[in-house]
Amino acid sequence: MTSTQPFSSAEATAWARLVAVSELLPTMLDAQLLRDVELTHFEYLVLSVLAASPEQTSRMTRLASQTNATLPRLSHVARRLEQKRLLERFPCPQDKRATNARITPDGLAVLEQAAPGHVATVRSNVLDALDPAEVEQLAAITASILARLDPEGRLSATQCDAATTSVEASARP
Amino acid sequence: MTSTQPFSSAEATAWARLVAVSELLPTMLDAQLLRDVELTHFEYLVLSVLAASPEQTSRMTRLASQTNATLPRLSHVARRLEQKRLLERFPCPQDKRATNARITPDGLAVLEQAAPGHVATVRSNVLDALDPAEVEQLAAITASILARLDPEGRLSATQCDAATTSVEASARP
DNA sequence: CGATATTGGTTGTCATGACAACCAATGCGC
DNA sequence: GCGCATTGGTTGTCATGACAACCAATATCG
Repeated sequence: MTSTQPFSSAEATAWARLVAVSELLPTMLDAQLLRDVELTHFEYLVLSVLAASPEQTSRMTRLASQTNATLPRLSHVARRLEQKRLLERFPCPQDKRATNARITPDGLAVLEQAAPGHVATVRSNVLDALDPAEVEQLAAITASILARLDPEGRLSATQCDAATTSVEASARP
Repeated sequence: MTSTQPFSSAEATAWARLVAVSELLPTMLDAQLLRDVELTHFEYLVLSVLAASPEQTSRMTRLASQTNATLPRLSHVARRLEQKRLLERFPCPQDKRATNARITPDGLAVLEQAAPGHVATVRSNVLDALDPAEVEQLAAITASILARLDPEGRLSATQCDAATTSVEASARP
């Protein structure tokens, strides 16, 4: 009987606010990135993951998994990024079915260009609102939630490194 | 110089995980609600807010603000919900420009029907992963973030009550 | 009052994502 | 090695959201 019981007051508050945050976060990220470098947050994420991959290269399937995208979605986005010369695709020598995606120097340059504004936006809208203890708590809480939402850790591990590394890498040329 | 500085390790972890959560949460919510009652999470939210409004009625503009929607978006969604007889629109007597939206008995019934599965999903995917202290921390952290992302409190206040009230109301007929 | 600006909503057009169908290459059973 | 299932990707079609243009009603100001 407890599992479908209405939420307690504290639970309802936390849940409603978490939903509000996940509603507003993408809007904020897309707005800043579209304004600064004409990239959606998802496109930025794809490039970030690639930048942090060995050889700046990844298979389409793996890339889709790391970015929580379906393969068709990634395929469309890759085509657009390829037209912008930010990314290139080439067949995998080992498995002729597979396609490798690699970020181009232009793509890396755009990431560098985007980094300062992106970091500033994240700071002013999110991180600066929290004290160090809360940052730790947030990391722990989101880790627990991800263990449920993403048991295989497709996003958590790799994407975490990716976002971090790309930002740091682009901030240090 | 600190404001565009790369994130610290703790910050990067917390941020990346938060992004991952907001990427996965909508997917989870949409999947459950579409499966159970053929409603997107946004449509569910609209109905929830209405159910918690006085007279089960709200002006389109106010409803859009409460659900973080643009007016055109809400207009389209309201038309779909109206076709399903879950919602009805009628001109506001006081201001002939304005349109009021009201949830129908059918709409309330769907909310009731959806509640158990929705609550169970939220519990098993999110709340059950946290101990009571973490729930409190999450509420506090998201409150701080919302103060930045949504300074006017358009979502936080009302939506919070709405989601809670509608679930509790439908769970107690 | 009458012209103009503003507010409240709706309806276009266009970009983007989901889902299904499809093709190519590989693996596997016998 | 040949037939079939599976994997890896791409390309359709369709639903949904953003943005702009538009119309109706109200408020404002001379």
